[in-house]
Amino acid sequence: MNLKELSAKLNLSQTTVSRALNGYPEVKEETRRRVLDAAERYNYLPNARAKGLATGRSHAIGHVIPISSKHEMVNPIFGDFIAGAGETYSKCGYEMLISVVEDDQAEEAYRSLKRRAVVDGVIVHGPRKDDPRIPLLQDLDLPFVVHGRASGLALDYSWLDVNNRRSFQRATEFLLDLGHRRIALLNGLEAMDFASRRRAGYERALADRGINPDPGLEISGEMTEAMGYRGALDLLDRAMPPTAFLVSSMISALGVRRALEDRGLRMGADVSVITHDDALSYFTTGADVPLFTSTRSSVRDAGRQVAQMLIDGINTPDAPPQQVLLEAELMVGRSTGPAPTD
Amino acid sequence: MNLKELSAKLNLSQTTVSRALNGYPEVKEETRRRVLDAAERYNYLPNARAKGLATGRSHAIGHVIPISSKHEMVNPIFGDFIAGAGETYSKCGYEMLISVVEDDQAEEAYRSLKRRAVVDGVIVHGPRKDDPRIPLLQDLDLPFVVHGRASGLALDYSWLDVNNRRSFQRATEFLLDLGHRRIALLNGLEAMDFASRRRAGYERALADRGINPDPGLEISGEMTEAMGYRGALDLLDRAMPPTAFLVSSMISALGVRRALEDRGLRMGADVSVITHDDALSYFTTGADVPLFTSTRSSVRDAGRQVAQMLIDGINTPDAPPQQVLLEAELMVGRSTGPAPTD
DNA sequence: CTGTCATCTCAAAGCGTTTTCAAATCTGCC
DNA sequence: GGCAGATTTGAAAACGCTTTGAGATGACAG
Repeated sequence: MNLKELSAKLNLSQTTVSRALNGYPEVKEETRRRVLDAAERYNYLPNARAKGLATGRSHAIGHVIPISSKHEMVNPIFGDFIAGAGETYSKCGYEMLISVVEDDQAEEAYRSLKRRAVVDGVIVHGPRKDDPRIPLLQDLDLPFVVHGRASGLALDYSWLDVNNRRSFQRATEFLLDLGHRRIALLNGLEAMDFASRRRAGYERALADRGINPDPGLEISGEMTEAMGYRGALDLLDRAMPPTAFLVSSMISALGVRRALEDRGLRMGADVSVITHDDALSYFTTGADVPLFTSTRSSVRDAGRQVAQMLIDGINTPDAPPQQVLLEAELMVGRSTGPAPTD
Repeated sequence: MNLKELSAKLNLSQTTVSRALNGYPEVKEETRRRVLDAAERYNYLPNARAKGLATGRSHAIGHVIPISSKHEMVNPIFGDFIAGAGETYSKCGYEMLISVVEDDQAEEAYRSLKRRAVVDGVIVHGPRKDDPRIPLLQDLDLPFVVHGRASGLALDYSWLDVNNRRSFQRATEFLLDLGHRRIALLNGLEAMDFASRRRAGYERALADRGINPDPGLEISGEMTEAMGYRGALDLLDRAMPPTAFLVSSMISALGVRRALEDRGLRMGADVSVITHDDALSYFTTGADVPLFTSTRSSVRDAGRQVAQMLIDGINTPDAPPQQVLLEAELMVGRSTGPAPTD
């Protein structure tokens, strides 16, 4: 059933039917009812391709993600973010389009999405320092919102980020207050913007207490379980092992916990651990005291908000870019305690 | 730059240019070269909407997922599956479209995708017993492939599944051979088809050894970390606790491990654990002996294959449905050992 | 030189919408 | 009854592509 057939059944022109369906004011209320009823009865929905061609809008948002997990995209966080964004999309009548591309093809993918007019806008994941995608997208004139930020760019664009610097600074201060002095940092890849911000917060907190950050205590890499495990083992086996770990992801923190276990150390007593917790839906441990002390910020909620920002931006093209900075909350769990006195 | 402008620049008709670009034979080789060069130079790519309207194909595949994680969709597995499917899509020039919908709106979502002609086919996730989506999709005449199977349906459709029954049967036998007699099963929601198949395999192995399955040792629920933790604690605190756990997901297995730790039990010595491992990319622990003994099957690879099956099916509409049954491999890790003699 | 065939090219008709511009119909008022 | 103005409707032109059916052109044989 298409518009032509529907209008034939109604003895109306396609124009009138289209208007009635799209809520234009110049159609008699009775006619509109008749049209709406018929559409319902005959199960009519407008062909999205034709509509898109006519309106110049695709009502779709693109997410370009590199195929490898090198840049931490295809990871547990991604699923939750997508779920949040997807909620907003379906609420607003948008489709979500995901493009999985070779690592070096991301920019080409944006170009292609724009030129083929496949999407009305895109969301940028995992920004790096001076991320080239941002000037590219501005250049392409393709609306976008960044999940995170790219320091080093003097451009005005829309983003939503967690205050990573502040949250890791607070977490570090919390550990310092507990008496810890040798605090290790297991961070994401240094190229990732959030990682460098977290490190800045960590080092700032140490500096404020007159402690010189020890580069030997800072590890950065892809945030897998294995990275947490290996990194922690490595540090624990040194002459002066850290008494606390600040870990950038829950997954890696699980690796750290495994390492502690291997070495017969009790988490929260012998060694303290704070992790960043993205509040992943399948990892929440219910109502009791959480396993890990963590800096907490829902990535699903971030997805919802970022999507909404983008849709708003698409609907009001002349509005200035929006920036949102979320504060992570420090949740005290069972993985932290006073530094052991030795 | 659109086709009209491009053909104007070339002094050719749109017809010829279109044919040249799409590799039709009836255009002179020299002309084709000229067209291809110009397309390259002017950065021309055909408008996807217009192309779709003209050809009746959207070159997009839909994935409908319920908003909640109740049906275990928005979970770590999903990300990896999507990554695999996405690889195939971009290789074959398809877009991946993800629709996040309210739990009870999935069927309406399929209807809408079909009627609006948004996608050329869909992939069905997390089939349940007698899953109503399958007859619906057949009815809608929308090509689809199921990741998993739905027992109870006497329909012929395309699916790809892991041999869940066999893999859990083997895992159970492995535990039995190690001398375990009280083996707990921490399974996914009973409504999920894979969960009932796994249970069947487990009970079959027990029955083959003359052991009556104890319903008290079987727990099913959403496969979160908390579920593993709570379930294990509950079982461990009984009068006759199990000496081994068979767990349906890595995430829940991590919960089980936490419970063992809480009770001062050593995994692999006091209590054995086997889990199903979807070989998630960010969970691989490298080259050494894996932490968990597991039944292993790459969900990413499944994504790749399912996507390919669907695309093949779309391209040859008259071909019969395809079925693929993958065998999971039993990887012996450090979480299993002989049953303690008491 | 003509006719035949193969090769190459094109104008125009779709595909299913929206939207512009014009026309028809109604309303109230003199 | 006629007319201005408001209200409703409709025919047709876009949107950017593919594809049909037919027309040029050139080569070659008779």
